[in-house]
Amino acid sequence: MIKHSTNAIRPLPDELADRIDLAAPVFADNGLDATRIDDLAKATGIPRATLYYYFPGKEHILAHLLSRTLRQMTATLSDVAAEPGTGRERLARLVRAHLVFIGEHGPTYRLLFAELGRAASLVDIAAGVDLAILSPIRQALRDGNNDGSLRVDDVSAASSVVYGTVLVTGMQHLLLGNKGDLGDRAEAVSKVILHGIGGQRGLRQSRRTTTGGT
Amino acid sequence: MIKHSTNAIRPLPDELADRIDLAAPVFADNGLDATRIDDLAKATGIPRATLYYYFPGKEHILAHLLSRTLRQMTATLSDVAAEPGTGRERLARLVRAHLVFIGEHGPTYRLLFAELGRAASLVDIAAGVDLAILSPIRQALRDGNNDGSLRVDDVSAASSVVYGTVLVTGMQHLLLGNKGDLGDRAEAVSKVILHGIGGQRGLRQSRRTTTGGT
DNA sequence: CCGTAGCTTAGACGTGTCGTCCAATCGTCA
DNA sequence: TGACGATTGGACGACACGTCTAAGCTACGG
Repeated sequence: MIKHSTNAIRPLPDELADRIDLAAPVFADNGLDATRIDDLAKATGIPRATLYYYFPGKEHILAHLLSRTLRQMTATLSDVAAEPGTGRERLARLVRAHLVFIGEHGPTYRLLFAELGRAASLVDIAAGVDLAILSPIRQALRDGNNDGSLRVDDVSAASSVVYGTVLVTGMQHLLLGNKGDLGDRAEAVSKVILHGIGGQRGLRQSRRTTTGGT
Repeated sequence: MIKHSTNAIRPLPDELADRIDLAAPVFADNGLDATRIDDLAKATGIPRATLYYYFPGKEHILAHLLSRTLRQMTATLSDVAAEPGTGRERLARLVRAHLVFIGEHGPTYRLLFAELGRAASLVDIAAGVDLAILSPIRQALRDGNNDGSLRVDDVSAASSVVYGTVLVTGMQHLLLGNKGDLGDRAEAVSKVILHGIGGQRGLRQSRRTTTGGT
């Protein structure tokens, strides 16, 4: 229970810190469990014994990589959130920046969620996700509510909507072969989030109640 | 490539089909890889050799369980989607039913997404997720657009919003200890989805541009 | 009533990977 | 030069997987 938030068991020399990044694509290709320590050694050029000298196990290596990515994301998003503008504008920028980030860090991002909650060493990362993603969203929502550019009754519900939308949009982009521009996608979903999809409430012409579809 | 969609290598006798369900909590507690075949044998009362007689490996057992859950979800949601009403009403019901389902099948549902895309035998399940979840949503959106109860310009974007919202809301419920009623949650997020969060567009009093947060 | 065929199961086995350990080497600094 | 830590190859034991064999059981047809 004395564990540091670090994943390395010792301070990692700079030269190794660079090399270890080469492990990312290996994890991304195979997932945590299908990745062999020897594969990591081969990919990074760091001998197996040295890897064990610095990390307790492969999942800690993954944790090291993921927390790096997460830190980048935190920085990127909080920068974007800090730019001036109405809450509405900043929210839109957040959505876009987040999607762009997913596009750029696709494999790692997918890994982040695929392995989250699995490896014990990733628990602190889960907390980081909330901090990196949800907290700037909530802030933008609150600010937008204050400056009148947004109307948010339930911040918690609204942030779920925003985050869920981005997550699913990003995942679809990753899984269904990157067709289409994520920037355009950001426009489209932002529009939906802002305007909603409600039409005339009572109007029911009941012209179509069919449920077909394959 | 002759594979059936079934995961069992032979038709599973009824008595075993019942017992095998006892494996679900074991998977749910430990995840796919941390689950030992011997644990499954102990939990289900089915000897290891018999398990291997019917399944090629543990991931196929998991696939069997998950596809069962997925079938239930498909049935539940398509039933809900088939009930009469405007598209808007049916969409709201879908959101609610989906969240309730998550609440009831929490661990299995989480497992569904945690292991999806990892085990090779789960690929057909991934396809099933799309069919079970997104397709009724899209249908409701289209119907709502036709009967005037919804206004959906971009069905694809809107369905991402709806699904993402439900997913994240459900996951938060699962992870952050089930506080609050999922039915209430469904109300809240549905409202956001329908009405959007847009306020007055131009209005910027710039009273708060702060980015605080801890 | 018997024999065959398929189901069931205990246990032994070979394989692969993990994480540990040790001993030899190297570099740096006092 | 001596000491100490970093580095690394290689051997090792442990463990879980999935395979296989052989013995027992059941059921059904002849």
